[in-house]
Amino acid sequence: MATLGDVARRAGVSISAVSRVLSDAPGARVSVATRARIKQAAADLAYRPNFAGRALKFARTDVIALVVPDLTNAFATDLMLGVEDEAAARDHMVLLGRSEDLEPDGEMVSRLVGEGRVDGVLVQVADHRLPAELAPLVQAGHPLVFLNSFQPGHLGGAVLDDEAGARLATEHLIALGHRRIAHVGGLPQSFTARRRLAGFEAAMAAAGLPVPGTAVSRLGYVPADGRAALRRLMAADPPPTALVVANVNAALGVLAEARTLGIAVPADLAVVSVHDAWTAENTWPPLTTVKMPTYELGRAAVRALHERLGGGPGRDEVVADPPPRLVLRESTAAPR
Amino acid sequence: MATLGDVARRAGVSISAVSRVLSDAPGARVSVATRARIKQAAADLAYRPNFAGRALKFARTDVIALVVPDLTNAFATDLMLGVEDEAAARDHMVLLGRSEDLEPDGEMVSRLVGEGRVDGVLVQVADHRLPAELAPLVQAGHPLVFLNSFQPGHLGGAVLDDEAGARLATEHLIALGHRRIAHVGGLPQSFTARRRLAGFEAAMAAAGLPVPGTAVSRLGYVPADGRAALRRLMAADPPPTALVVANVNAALGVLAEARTLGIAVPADLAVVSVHDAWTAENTWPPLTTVKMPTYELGRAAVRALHERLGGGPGRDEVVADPPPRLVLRESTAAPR
DNA sequence: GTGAAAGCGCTAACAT
DNA sequence: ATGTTAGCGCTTTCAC
Repeated sequence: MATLGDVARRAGVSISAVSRVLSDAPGARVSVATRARIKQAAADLAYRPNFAGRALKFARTDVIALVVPDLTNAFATDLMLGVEDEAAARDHMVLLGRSEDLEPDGEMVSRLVGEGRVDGVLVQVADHRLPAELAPLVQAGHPLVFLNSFQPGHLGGAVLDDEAGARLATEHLIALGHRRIAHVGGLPQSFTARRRLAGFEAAMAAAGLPVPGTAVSRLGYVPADGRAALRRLMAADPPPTALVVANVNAALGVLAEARTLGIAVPADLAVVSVHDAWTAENTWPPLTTVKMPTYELGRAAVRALHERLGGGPGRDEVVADPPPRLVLRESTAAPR
Repeated sequence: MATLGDVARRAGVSISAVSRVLSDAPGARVSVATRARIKQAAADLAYRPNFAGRALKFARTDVIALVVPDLTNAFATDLMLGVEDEAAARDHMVLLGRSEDLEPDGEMVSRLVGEGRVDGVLVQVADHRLPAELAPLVQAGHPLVFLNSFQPGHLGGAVLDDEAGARLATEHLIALGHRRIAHVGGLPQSFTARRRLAGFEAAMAAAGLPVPGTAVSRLGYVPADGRAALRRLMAADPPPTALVVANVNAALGVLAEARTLGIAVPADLAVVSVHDAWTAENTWPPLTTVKMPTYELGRAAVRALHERLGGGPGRDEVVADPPPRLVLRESTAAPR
């Protein structure tokens, strides 16, 4: 790998001249001839500025990290796109990390920011994590923006309007004529799960519909959780005629388990989920969902992080534009 | 962020003493007392070695990059785990990158290795890429290992035994009694698609079964491709009674489209796919698949890269251990 | 047993 | 218009 010195030697000039030219230093007075010689030499040698050299000099990397529990979650696709687009617009690179095991001590984040590998981090905390577990991470005071949750004592978070999303899903079922509607929710400690449940309850209350204790499950966001939830909820007497599922992956499990139990969707049971994904198009029946502005969440999070990096105070933001939108497919219909 | 100098000042010793102690320099003669003082000071200041400083000194980062076209592809889950485990065992960190748009000029790879951000790169090339498009990347001579393809003129690749996988899937259908079996393949330029097709054809030939031109589609690996393929293949007269699908995502499309067309799986049509994923458990009917050793592919690729980084010649490897394994679910059965 | 100093690649303030 | 130099944080050789 060629260095500035190599280029300088080849062009017959000093190192600083090369630096000035190649980094477009403002107000650098360099003759057209030398400038050309330098550019040529750099091209010949396929010169690229050394990352470590720059990082050391500037104490800045222009790299941010995005750490998510499960990168293969369809939720992450749009998020990553949003993060990358906004980062690119600010000439930053994005480094991706998994945090299935984001240790409570925040080792991963410390390694990233503490060792100066990146300037700041976007973290999506796994749903099963308790807020108390994250206290060390929060207290370390790193430039950090939480995705999908606000953390007590920490300013720097970007979340979706989960409540509006769940409300929209619920209202759709109510408009179809359903009255016995149940909720397949996430874990009680999950920030998003609590908000989605609140949205569900708000819509039910607004319509004057009861929500008995047997109409809410709070097991989690993976297909197996959806399966278990369905079995539990359908045991109620009378069983619900419709389901608001808090997460699209759990909804996949709900649909599969409904087939196993011989429950016809949407005839016997209407199903709508919060969050859209490509998988929802390929279920049977195709799944009606509420699409959340996940891409914009990514962009907003990067903006928030940059404010922090620029010395700002940090802030918590609910991403509400565009608002949640119903994607009508075939898993919902009026009750029999 | 504390530096060696900060620690040294606090411990009342020189920078070099601190470096020796904190990096466990072999044969460093440091008194127990100073050693303790230094460790204490470092802990007090939450000292962490600066990444850029080390990288500059060593001209090495101990980071490798894994670049895949679509991180949210379920295929990537096991792969990432394998890569991370093997990298961790060698004290390397893994940096993830998307390459949906891995530019033919290899800009992304140049940025990673050329600027010294990472020591080497694992690249999975998107299926639609033509080998010729990758020539510049290959010629740049970077420490590179290709995943899932061998590139002409490049030594450093790790691939699955696609042929064995497709053969196993096909043999399963033949054993069930099917004779008219069709293949839903990937794009003609795709390395894996060609090998899987070969495995399908080999198994058919071994059983003395014909493969008419109407029994092979080569559209791609996403659900929409599977849908299109199904419509095309079922137009044959007589239509096939079973399908070997080269990819699990395409198989999801096949199943969904079969529902739309009123084709009963497995009664009218048996379906088996190459590659397993959690999604396959939640389709209806649950999808029979051939599980490939994707985790081991990740490990092997890291090993190959490390040999290259250690000055070795690089090599191409087919990961065959464990061998492809049939995961029997409910989408396959004997023909009517 | 401990410290001083050079140098990795880069930029910027300061010469000339 | 161009060159010299200090210094970012780190390791390591050399000196004491």
